[in-house]
Amino acid sequence: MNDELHERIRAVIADVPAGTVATYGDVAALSGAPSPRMVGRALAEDGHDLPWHRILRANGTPAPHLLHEQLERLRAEGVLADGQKVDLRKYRWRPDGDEPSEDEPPGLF
DNA sequence: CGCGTGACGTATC
DNA sequence: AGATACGCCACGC
Repeated sequence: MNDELHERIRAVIADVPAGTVATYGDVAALSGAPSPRMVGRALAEDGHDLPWHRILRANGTPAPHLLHEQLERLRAEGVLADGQKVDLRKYRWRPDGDEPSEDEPPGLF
């Protein structure tokens, strides 16, 4: 049943901690969705109970009709957005990856 | 059963 | 910045 897939997608989204964001592609990969678009559809149809505002696009921009709403919610959680884009490399959710041993060394780049 | 369309995408040109 | 190609699923005809 596809319901299981929906449940899995929702589970992954529900597993995203506050102050963190994830992309549709990430959720799709983690949930096993065949395509990131299914994630968006799953949310549009059944994401009313989920922190959908933590799900952004690959470039860090949320959906157009929810852009403002989403940014407001994210801001409330500590995720600041620059006009419309969010720093994915900074707020991107990492599955249990508390490993500050890489990524951005201070002063570099 | 096939086809067209929509849906909160992504990557590439 | 825009347009295009690809992908998967649900719905209506």
